[in-house]
Amino acid sequence: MVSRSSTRFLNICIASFCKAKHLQRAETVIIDGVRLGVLPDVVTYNTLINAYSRFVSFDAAYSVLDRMKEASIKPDIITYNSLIAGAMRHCLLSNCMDLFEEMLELGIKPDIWSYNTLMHCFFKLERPDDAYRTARWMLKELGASGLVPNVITYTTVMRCCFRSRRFEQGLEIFEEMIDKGYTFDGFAYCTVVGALVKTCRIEEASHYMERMVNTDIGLDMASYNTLINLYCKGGKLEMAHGVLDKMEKEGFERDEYTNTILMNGLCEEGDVEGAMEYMNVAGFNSNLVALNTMVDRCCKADQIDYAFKIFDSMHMRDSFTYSSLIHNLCKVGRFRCASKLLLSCVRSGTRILPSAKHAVFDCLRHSGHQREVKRLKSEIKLALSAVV
DNA sequence: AGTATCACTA
Repeated sequence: MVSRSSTRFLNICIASFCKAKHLQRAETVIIDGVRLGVLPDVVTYNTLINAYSRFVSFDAAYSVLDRMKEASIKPDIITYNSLIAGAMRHCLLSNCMDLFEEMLELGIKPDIWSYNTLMHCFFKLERPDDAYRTARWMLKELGASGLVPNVITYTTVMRCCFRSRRFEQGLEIFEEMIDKGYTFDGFAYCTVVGALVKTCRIEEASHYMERMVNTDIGLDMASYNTLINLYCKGGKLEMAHGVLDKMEKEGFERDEYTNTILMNGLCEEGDVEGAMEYMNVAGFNSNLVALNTMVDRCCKADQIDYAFKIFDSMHMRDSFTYSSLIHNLCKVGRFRCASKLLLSCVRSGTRILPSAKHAVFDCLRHSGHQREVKRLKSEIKLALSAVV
């Protein structure tokens, strides 16, 4: 009894160190605990798995599973749900699937959290149509196991619909969520508005935003950012600033989303320099999305050299970074530069957007370099096999 | 004491 309550205390310590990203301290506490006869349990390890997958790597998280085995502690459903979410965070879809299989083999029955997590993995990592089909299949599967889809399941399926451009169906799900009382917070509304704004359906988006504002759901940070983005994209920068003021009066501080949205708004108005200055002054110039935006906007403002300067300075790059540069290089006919960049993207293990790849091929073909296309394709193939 | 959904880039 004494040791059980000590373990509970240990877990509280571990959880707070993990929350503060002090993983080393958490490990020290475990060692000290063991010395005093306080043994970690499955909760301790689950906490570690989450922290390692969030702040370190999937491998670090997965290695906790080995430590559990050594300590003869059986992983539970939360262990596997956490590992699957961790694999998704690091874009490792096949690991997600393997873990799901492993869980079944161990006789651990997936719960609604497992399905929601797996569905989200597919949403994030697969092509929109595949993600949508998988989500539909999972709905059937979980129903067959007697599980009931919850608000998170609905939100995820709805996102799959929007992403695969099934707008009507997505909106139907939203109305169903209203009926079920699943719109007690801003999640569903922001999902709908975000998807509509992204596809330039500003009018429709405004309608749903209005519906949200007319409920008594308090606006949270994400809702404010959604609203500000709606105004920016609709070309109403003053309105956006009005909301910003209101938000700040209510005690919310603008975050990196807000800043990127505002910066985009400036670009949209044609003030790329102002956007650049805002980024530097507001101090979010290490934000990947903001930098990607600037790379793209500089290119479009005929400042490709400046875009390259930003590109070179970036500590992290993703498919957006490469794809927008490649697209813009193709547009101005710099096909050699574009294909070089395409290769370095593939070699860095970054997934290239198909549209960027095809832009390079088309660009080469149109400038009469048919042979180069063939060569580039085989080099990509080679690079891909080397990465995997 | 430990797990899953919203907002910014193309």
